Amino acid sequence: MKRVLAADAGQYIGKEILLQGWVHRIRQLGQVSFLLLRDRSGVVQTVVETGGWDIPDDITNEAVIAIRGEVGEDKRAPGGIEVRVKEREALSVISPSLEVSPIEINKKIDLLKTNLETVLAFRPLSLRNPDIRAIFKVQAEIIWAFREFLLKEGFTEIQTPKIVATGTEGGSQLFPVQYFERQAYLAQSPQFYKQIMVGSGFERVFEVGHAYRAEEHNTARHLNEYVSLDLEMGFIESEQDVMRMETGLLKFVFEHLRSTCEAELRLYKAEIPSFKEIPQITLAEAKEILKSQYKKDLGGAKDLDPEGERLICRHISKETGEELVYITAYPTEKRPFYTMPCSDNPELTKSFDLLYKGEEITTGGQRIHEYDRLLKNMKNFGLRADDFEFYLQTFKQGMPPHGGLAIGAERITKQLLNLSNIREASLFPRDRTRISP
RNA sequence: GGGGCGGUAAUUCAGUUGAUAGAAUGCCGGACUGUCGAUCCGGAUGUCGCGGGUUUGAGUCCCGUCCGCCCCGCCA
Repeated sequence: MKRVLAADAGQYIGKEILLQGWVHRIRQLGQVSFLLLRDRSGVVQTVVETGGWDIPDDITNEAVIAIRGEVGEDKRAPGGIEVRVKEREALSVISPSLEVSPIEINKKIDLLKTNLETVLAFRPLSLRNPDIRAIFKVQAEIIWAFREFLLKEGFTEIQTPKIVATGTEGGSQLFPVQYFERQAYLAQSPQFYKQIMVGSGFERVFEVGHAYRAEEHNTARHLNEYVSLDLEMGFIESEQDVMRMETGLLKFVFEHLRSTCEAELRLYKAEIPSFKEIPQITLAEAKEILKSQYKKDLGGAKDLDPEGERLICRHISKETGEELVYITAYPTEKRPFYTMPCSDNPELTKSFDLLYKGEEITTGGQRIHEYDRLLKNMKNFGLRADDFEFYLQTFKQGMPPHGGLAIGAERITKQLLNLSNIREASLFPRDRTRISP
């Protein structure tokens, strides 16, 4: 008999079907017993009445079972559908000598009173909770839509090495790796490789891959290993082309979620932003707003602090109703050496950040494509050209004007679903103290 | 790197001036023919992080130690 998924049971009313899954919850009353069965599609109620099968001792929560029964309609059943049990078979029972799960797998998320620390310590079990798992359904759809949109825009997906000989940007600390007799590092960004691939003739490339930062941060928005949604594109006129691409990309991603993750979004009270254009302000303007509207003087700071990011988003939301805002024209000093300076002001760069509900989810910009200028800038930043010989090859041989960006996958998931900690948006987060599970 | 806080049942927590270790949820048993956070009745479960000290008596006070969490900076 072919297996039917819990969510599809309603299509088989009056017919006998085979269900397979985990025991989600058992409710035994005097003469009627309910067993909620969970599989990858959801939960369906199965029922046994007087004279039928009594639930045996070895059928406990989280046992894996197969149930054969007839699908019936009943207004009293959740969703109006239930399966009247004819036969069941235990595929995997749980020894009574084992401890019960520290995580309540069948609890709704708003009733689950468990610290994040415990949820993560028991990740293999907490991921069984459908509400917790919903986060990763949403994340998977975000990444699917990222791919789909870019493929349609003529991008090619690439995979670049995560074991590298040199750091790319400075600033961020690198994780050292012993690579046989040499010292290597985990890649903090695919930046150089993306640019090389633009120059290689692909023109437009993207990558979904891990990035590693050995910074000793320990916050609700940082991971030491995160999934970076990267893209890089050639033949642009300015960073505005990159921002236009991201605006189109995000529209597509959000619309995709609206149609594929309705239940998951409702669960987390997540509102899909709908926008025509994403407003833009320069960093200088943002600082001016903070000073005049919120009496927050950042002085000579080269970036917004987290509070500043929150306030700017609040301000933009009040003025325009938008939850997203591009911050542009960051100082040269604050950006990596490959960032294109503004033509009218070499102190500023053609780069941007994207803030979403008070937190940065993207950094991007136009890159320097002229060899001489890049070399000069490298020296200004105290970097040795010899260390980047493979990178510079590209620029010696004709490189189109280009730019790109990176979106933090866990960051955008967190912001969309209103999660309070980025670790919730990572299956197995790597942070300052956690390398297991 | 800087600052703050905590460790008591499987989980989330309470524990007063130092005097028999508590609640809720979960778990186990019983009752109930429609549950859906079921309800009702009963039950089991503790190295109070660890080590030392003060005291007739320490979860509580003192010293040491280990572990963890949160906030800030940095960034995606």
